[in-house]
Amino acid sequence: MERIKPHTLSGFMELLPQKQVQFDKIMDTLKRVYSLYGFTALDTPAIEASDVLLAKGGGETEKQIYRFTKGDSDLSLRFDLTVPLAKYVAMHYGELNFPFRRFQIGKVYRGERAQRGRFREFYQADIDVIGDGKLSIYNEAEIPSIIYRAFTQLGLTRFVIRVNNRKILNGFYEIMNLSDLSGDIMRTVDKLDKIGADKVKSILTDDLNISPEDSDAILRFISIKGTNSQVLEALEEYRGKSEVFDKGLEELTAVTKYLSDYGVPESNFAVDLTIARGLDYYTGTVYETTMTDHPEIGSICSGGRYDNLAEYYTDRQLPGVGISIGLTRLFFVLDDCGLLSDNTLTAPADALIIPMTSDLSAAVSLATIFREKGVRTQLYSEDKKFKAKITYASRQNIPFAVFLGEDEIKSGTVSVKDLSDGSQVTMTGQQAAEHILNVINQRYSGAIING
RNA sequence: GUGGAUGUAGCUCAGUUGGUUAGAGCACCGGAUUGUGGUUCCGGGUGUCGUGGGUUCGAGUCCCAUCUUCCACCCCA
Repeated sequence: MERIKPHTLSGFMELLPQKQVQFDKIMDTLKRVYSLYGFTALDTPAIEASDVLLAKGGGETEKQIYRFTKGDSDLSLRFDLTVPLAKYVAMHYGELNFPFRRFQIGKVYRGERAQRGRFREFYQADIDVIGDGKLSIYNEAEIPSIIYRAFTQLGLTRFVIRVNNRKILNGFYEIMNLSDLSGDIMRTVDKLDKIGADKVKSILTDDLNISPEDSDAILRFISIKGTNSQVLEALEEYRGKSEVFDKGLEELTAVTKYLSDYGVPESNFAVDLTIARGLDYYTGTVYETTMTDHPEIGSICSGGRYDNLAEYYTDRQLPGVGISIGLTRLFFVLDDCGLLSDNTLTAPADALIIPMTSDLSAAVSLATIFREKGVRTQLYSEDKKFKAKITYASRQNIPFAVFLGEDEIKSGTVSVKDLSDGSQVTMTGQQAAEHILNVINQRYSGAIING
């Protein structure tokens, strides 16, 4: 028989069991934190009708979408979770309560060239609040505060949630009479950190035909640096020239203030005027989160405020604010940097019962006792040599091996071996379960990320 | 979509101006050791050299095509 060489497509992440456990732990933590803020889970199909998904039409997303036909149906894989959310909210408007708070963790697909930290299939972990007609500015501070809490809960410390407001940028370009070019300019200045001020200026003047004076003014504007209050202070200079700008400045000031109220320290959030990107539906506050020590990987979490989420599906004005963690990328970076803690919580079980008699009934009963007590238990029922059995536990970091041979059965006990130090004690099955739980609870309670 | 690399054992890779039977480390399997692993010792190569053509007496090595993967750009989580 001719065999096909097994392979996984480029840009699709596939994990070994131990890594998958770590990944799932991160996902569980996010779900827990999102729930803590009163968000409910939502799931939508991975495949949607192309006309629904591409309602907006044009642009990069259309080029990057996986689109195919099945019979007469024109179908597409979702490329984010926000568009499906818009469809969902428009469709179920009458049955939902607003503000509608939902989180969604799911895979999305983008048919682009894969590269370091860029995947074609990846998880996004979204939270959004959708209002009916109106939505308070508080939400724009609460959302990043949730991200702060989630990352902190995971054990991550070296990250910065960078905040800006599109109205400030749009207002500024309006003042400069460059509104037509605002999109191009934003994309260019966004690269400031990466390519430097000189290159940015040459793109502005040469490619976008902006006068050197205006280019300098743009660079001066986006280079405003300092503490959050210093940046806001500096922005006051521009006040009074554009209504849009003034509105943006008020919003950014409010968000900055409320973020502090929500307990996010300044070390983890920063007003940054170069942040502009994200999908084009953002209209106000925008966020982008990077890891302090690994800016080259790009954003691991971004989002913002949109005034009219579902305009392609309904006449109703549905403003919202949301943010999305690029879970696959986050995990990739953490793993790449060795920041995932490697404790034995990643083991598939707390205990491996190793029977040493051919009749397994005593071992099966013991496994049942363990599981009823809450010990994650595996029973090694294969007929292998002793060495193979204990190696099986050792390889998977299962912390305890529990031996059950003729001696133990005769005396109604089990022998519990702690594989981390080789120590071994003999006790009853009930005692063993409690012993294992105690040790595990005190030994392995750390965060999943060291960083 | 654009540009640059890559492909040899499960993994990381070596393989000379083309030369006889394709190698190393790790991993894996068996044994020393049928009730004690992660350290030791002994033994074992598990391979369509990505694929298809071509040049040659002879190709892992040179040429062409093709596929794959990776890196960067565009754009983005």
